[in-house]
Amino acid sequence: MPELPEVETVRAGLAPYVEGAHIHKVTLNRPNLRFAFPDDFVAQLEGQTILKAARRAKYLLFPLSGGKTLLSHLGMTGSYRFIEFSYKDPSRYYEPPPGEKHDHVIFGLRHPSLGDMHLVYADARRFGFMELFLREEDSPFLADLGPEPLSNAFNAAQLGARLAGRKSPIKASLLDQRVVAGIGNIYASEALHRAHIRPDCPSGALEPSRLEDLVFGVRQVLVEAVEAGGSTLRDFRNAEGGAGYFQHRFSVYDREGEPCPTPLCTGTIERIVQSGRSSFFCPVCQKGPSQA
DNA sequence: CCACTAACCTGTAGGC
DNA sequence: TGCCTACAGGTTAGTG
Repeated sequence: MPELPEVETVRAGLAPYVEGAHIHKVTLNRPNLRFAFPDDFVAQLEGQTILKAARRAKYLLFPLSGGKTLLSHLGMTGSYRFIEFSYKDPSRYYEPPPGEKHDHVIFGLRHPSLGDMHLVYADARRFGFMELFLREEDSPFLADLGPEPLSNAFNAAQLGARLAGRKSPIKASLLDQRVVAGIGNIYASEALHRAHIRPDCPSGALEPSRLEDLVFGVRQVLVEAVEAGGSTLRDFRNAEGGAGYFQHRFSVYDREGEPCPTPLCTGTIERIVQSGRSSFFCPVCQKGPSQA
């Protein structure tokens, strides 16, 4: 499901409800997601107040009043949704009905002005995970991340230095979170199309002007996707249950056989498999390494 | 360090 | 309807 724009959409949807909310009760309906929940996970959360809803790369970060931060990754199918609830009737504490077998974590929250609510984390494939850390440098998940693509730290010079000598395809490098953080399979293909670079072009073969194009393409597609509330392919929902709509603006992703949308381009979108994942591109307007 | 594969897990779409 | 296969927004562990 979630690349940077989708995670940012979730963050923005959660923020007004969870910032300042007191964590009254936490229920785990299984001992693990992708990884086991940390020891004392529930005990460390109950009684805390959520100070903020933040994001780094594809991670949601919730700094807590006690000094620790809750980190949540949505994997492929993780989602958050709210369920209305009042603690005045404790018997109504939310428990997943038989059909809802993927409601793995229930947060009972009390917001000072919005009242009581339940925040439910569901994740069919359980590729998501959560952890608690005291300082960012203590989290193995945050340790090796590359720059945020919408920050000034992501630029052609930095990217060129990082890719120098690499012969793996540029598509794989964009998916490498150590090179740049937050891009996934959809936006890698979309950014490369905007930059007119073939996904199988060797990473180290891109000269500075083409790196500039790529940085611009990455930034542009991510900004537009965030503004559109992300992309909903099958099941992505924001925290309010709504779908994103950037999928209607894909240029190449999942458009094999369709005409290239680049003005005046006569190409047809192709699909190839790179490191086990689909890439989509136009063989006419996207170019490989330049022949100098 | 780099590059590649398999693995984790469930749901769904498409072919027959 | 059912069975089977392929594939899905991500990341890590293991191999060479």
